[in-house]
Amino acid sequence: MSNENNSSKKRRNVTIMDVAQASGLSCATVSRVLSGYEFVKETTRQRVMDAVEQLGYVVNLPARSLAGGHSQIIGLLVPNLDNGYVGTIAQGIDQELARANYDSVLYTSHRHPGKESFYVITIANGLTEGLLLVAPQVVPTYLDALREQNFPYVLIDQADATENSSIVDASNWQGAYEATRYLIQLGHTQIAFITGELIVRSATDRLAGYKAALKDHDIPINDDLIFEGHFQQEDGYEITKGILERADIQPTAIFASNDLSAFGAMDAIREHGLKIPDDISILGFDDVPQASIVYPKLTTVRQPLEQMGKIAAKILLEQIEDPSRPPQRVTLATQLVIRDSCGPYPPQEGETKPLKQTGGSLLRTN
Amino acid sequence: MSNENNSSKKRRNVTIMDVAQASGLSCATVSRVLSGYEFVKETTRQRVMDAVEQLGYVVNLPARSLAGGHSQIIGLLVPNLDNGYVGTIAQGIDQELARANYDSVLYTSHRHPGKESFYVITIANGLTEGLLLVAPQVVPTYLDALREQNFPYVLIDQADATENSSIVDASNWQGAYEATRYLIQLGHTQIAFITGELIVRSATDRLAGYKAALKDHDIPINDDLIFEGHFQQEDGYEITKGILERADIQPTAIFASNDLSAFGAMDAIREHGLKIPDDISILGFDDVPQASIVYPKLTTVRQPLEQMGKIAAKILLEQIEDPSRPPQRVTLATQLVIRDSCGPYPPQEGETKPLKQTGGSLLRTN
DNA sequence: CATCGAAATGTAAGCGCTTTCAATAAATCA
DNA sequence: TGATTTATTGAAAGCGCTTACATTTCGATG
Repeated sequence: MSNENNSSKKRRNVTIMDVAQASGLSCATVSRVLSGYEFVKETTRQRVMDAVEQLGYVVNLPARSLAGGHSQIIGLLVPNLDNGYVGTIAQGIDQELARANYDSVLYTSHRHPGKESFYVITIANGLTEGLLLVAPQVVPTYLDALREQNFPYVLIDQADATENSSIVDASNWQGAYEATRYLIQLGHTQIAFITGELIVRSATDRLAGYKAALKDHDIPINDDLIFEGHFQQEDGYEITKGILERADIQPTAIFASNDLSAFGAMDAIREHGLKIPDDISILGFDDVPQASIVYPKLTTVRQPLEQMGKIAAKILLEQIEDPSRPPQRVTLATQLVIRDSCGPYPPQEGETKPLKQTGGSLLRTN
Repeated sequence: MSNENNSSKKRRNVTIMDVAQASGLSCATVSRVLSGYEFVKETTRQRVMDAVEQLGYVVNLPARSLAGGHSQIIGLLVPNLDNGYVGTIAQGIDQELARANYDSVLYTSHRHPGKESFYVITIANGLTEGLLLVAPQVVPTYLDALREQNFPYVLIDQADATENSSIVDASNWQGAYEATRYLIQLGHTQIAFITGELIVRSATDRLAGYKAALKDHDIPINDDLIFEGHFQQEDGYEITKGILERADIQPTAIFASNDLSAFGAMDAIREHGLKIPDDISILGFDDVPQASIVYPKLTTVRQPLEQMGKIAAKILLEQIEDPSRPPQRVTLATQLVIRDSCGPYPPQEGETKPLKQTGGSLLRTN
């Protein structure tokens, strides 16, 4: 009685051996049953399952993983969780994984500045069978290591300079182009642009799309209207505040490289006593959940984030199943989502609602 | 050349043995160096580290874990990621863990309805040394199992019926009480209340706080003004829509049990052509990041989510270090954050800004 | 009925690491 | 200087699982 289950030491778990013993079989057979091996007699399977049930056996993942089995777990490395962006992607990933009975384990990378590489390798070297990298912010120096180890991984929303990875992203250039064109068609010519971090591919693509649209419509590109931000709300706020205080430029619309900075811009504008979209139009990028919560609802370019997550997961799963598959790249179309934050210029009397568009990949939603 | 590193098969990782060989030491010594054992000669340590460096050795977590070592990893089980709520808590957790050089691995539970128990046990049986449960939505039937295994865990924002767990939560009752009092002091007497899921402790506490405040101010509790929701934006929208369409009740303020449903309510109100706070006041609970993004900025009760995460992590770490510690419960104070969504009743002419409050734990912010 | 291949199960060798326990080297003391 | 600690290392036994290989069972074939 005193040496059974008392002290706080050494909790002994039920192992495969215990199940084997209880069912009068070998541990190998138990293992086979547990991992769904084909050739096991039905009665045997039943015996094992009964014992499992009765003993309350639970698999020990590290052991399984060590022994070379399938952990059915993939790693998901994200920069942070404080905006809807990552959450939405994760949602899609989760859905797809669930279908394959896989689980995901999420790591945040922002903790190890400069050590991402080490971190990633550790993950790859561990429990997981594959890796999904949502890494808009870092230039991955560790991809080589992963490739060398032949470890399956998929990049989400990040181009790999070596063109050697599976990648899922969105048509950033096109999205920015169409959004800019929309503003132009509304009559705007003085369109300020708030960039993201320009080391990030998606950021430069968006900037390029913006410039291309201006050019195609014979609107000169004015570098004074382009401001470098970091995809943060704070940036959007500060930059916009700066814009409004300057006398030399008078943009009638601001196109922010992501929703977060668009929110910041909205704050600054309201604080300055101006009305959106009557006095100035705002356009974002991403279509995070908040975009339809803010007031006025934000007109923005939708990245199919959930869809991106799903597809990335799917590709990874395929890659795990057959590691010899060549890398795939999927670029999903973005879509202009017209809500209430953009108006015509010059403003129409009594009409503050945005014009309905035709053609292009537009979408009118709430 | 042809049998070195060619095929896609069997990636052999660098192991502790390789390092041992390279440095001319035993694997035991290498292990000691790697896990920071005290009594190792400095020169030896250096030899090992050099070899590690040179070979690019990376620890194999499953192996370490299997062998009984410290994985330095705790599990974080959350219902989902699609609202700022969880993200903010995770942020705090992460900060605290970083200090102790621990990592967190995040699992989402929504995938396994009815199997949470199994899921949790698997986690506990695996890689992690402890578990943080953000579980406002589920009544955990698995706590017994965890306790029995003597596995360290901390509940966040969830009361445990058995009073036997470490718990970190916020003073929901008090927060709701003070918020309601604030509305009353603004002159409101017809205050609608949108609840959360009433199986959840925090939801019932908030409801109770609301009722208590009414009672203390001699305002009759009208069950027709209390609506059962599920902490979702959709609920807030539908319920509020219903409220506005009814003729028999005319609340001048709506107190939603969380920010998300408050956002829904705001949508419905705007859709109905009313203005906030002039025509009706809205009050939320949580203070998620979006609360200060929406327009008008939401007056709400702040749960110190990040702080909660930090403290929970801290307690868990202590518990891991010394499993014999008794369970701790920490309840953090909530705080009324006055922004722009509540106005006086009857509305003052020319004054739509909220009154500045004195006394109580109020806070004026942006 | 002997024979053979597939099916079903068992045996045992690790996976990479930690951790006793034992052995050796270095340091201290009488 | 020899005895006694104490610091430092090594040898080897697992942790719980998978899996190649060996063995046994069994229905079917000729």
